[in-house]
Amino acid sequence: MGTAKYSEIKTHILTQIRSGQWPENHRVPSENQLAQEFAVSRMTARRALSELTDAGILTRTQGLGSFVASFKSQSSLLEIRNIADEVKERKSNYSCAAVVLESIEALAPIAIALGVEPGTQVYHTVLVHFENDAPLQVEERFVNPKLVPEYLQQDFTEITPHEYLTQVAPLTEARHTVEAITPNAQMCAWLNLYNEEPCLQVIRRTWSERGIVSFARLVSPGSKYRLGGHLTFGKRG
Amino acid sequence: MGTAKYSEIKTHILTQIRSGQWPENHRVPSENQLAQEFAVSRMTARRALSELTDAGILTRTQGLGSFVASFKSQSSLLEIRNIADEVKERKSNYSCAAVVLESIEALAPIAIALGVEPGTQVYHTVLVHFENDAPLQVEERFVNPKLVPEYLQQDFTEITPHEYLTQVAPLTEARHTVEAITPNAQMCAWLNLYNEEPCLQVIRRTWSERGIVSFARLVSPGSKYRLGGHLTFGKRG
DNA sequence: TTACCCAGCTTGTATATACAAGAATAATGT
DNA sequence: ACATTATTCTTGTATATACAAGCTGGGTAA
Repeated sequence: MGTAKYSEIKTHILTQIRSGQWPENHRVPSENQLAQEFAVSRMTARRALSELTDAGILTRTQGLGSFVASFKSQSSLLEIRNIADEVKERKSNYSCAAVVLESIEALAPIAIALGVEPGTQVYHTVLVHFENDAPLQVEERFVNPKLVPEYLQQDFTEITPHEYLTQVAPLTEARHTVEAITPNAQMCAWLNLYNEEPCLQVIRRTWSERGIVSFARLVSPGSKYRLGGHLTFGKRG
Repeated sequence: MGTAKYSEIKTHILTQIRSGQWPENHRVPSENQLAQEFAVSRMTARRALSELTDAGILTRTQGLGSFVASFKSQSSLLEIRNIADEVKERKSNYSCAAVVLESIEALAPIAIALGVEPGTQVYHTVLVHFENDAPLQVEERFVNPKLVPEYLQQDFTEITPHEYLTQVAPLTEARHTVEAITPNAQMCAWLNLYNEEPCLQVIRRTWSERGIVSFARLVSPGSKYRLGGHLTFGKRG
């Protein structure tokens, strides 16, 4: 925690964003406004905004102003992109089916992963994502109802759970692991797999300001899906 | 390519690093030196150094100076860490065996991946990484001999291929894909797998200033290995 | 009404200056 | 010889100023 002035301005802005007070595309005070508000020079206020922009948290355009960056671009930092976007990018036909929408008692492993008491009610959804009517990924998700009470009421054919969750409870932290698994019978049925084919499984936990939001499990057939990554040295964006 | 002064200083520094002239931990001219050399103010030179530092390319310490960051920290950006380090971090016993060290004629798919003519000689190595004497990962790698002529002479029980390659030909770009596969017989033998177990496969191509350096294939049993990722929102380092 | 220009906001670049703080070396005193 | 101090170089923070460039909205002229 820097006691430097520019650093305090940064944490102030971050606090507003993380608490949800400043949503996506919300306008951030201008350099001059911040300079007045915090009684610093414009260059100092500018530094705070610039560093947040470099970190991908704000977007600024000359002549217009500074705005909170969309979390969509943030999620690309997760290296695990929105599957709906990926499919649409390939110009394929995307569709989605919700096969489970329920509230259940959390068993021990789920309760631990969500940081709640075992036996508490948690939301449980299973979605199947299709590319050209062929199942591409199963998304099983457990959500903490205290943080996102209206989760089950959403229409997930319109908005993906990840999109909805980042809007309602801006994420501050995410952990994910990738592994290769053998799918069980239920999973094979959902994915239309007849012979046991290795699957790629991504497990992701996301935190918001108020706690663990959700615990997700994304399973895709190894023959149909792969994660991609790209890095250029010394360039950003 | 910005024509801005600070941007030109940045590209100048990046050019030195990418060409290999300024290796790891090499000292970068100080703010005042750069200011003189490029006939700009110290603040402008400072901006170039600061932005490169934020991007993880330089490290600076007050009172000491600015230095080229180690590529080890860069490779963490790849989200795929050095397996030797991972094992050692778990306080396990790490060992490595080279089962193939040869120069072969590149077949079409390999030649294309390496950007050379089919039929050219390319280096081919297969290493097996062990954790507590149990095979953890097979690393198959094809290397362009024109860029790294002394590749086969290295002792890969001492230095990993990735470490050696980044030293000899600093990487400017990397692409990798992750997928779940069923290992073939040869792979099962190397990994000591009796029943066909799903494996996690990472394919990575790395570029340097002068072209495609290597094409690597990292295969691990799904039950023993997983990739991990971590993201905090609004913090760096 | 429509098209145009301009004033006023925004961010972007660049400079000169000042002082603080960390790290290494040189000079000094015991 | 050793420990301490002082100097000097480095990066870090902060300010005031200037001009450039992009966007918006309002006013003016056709």
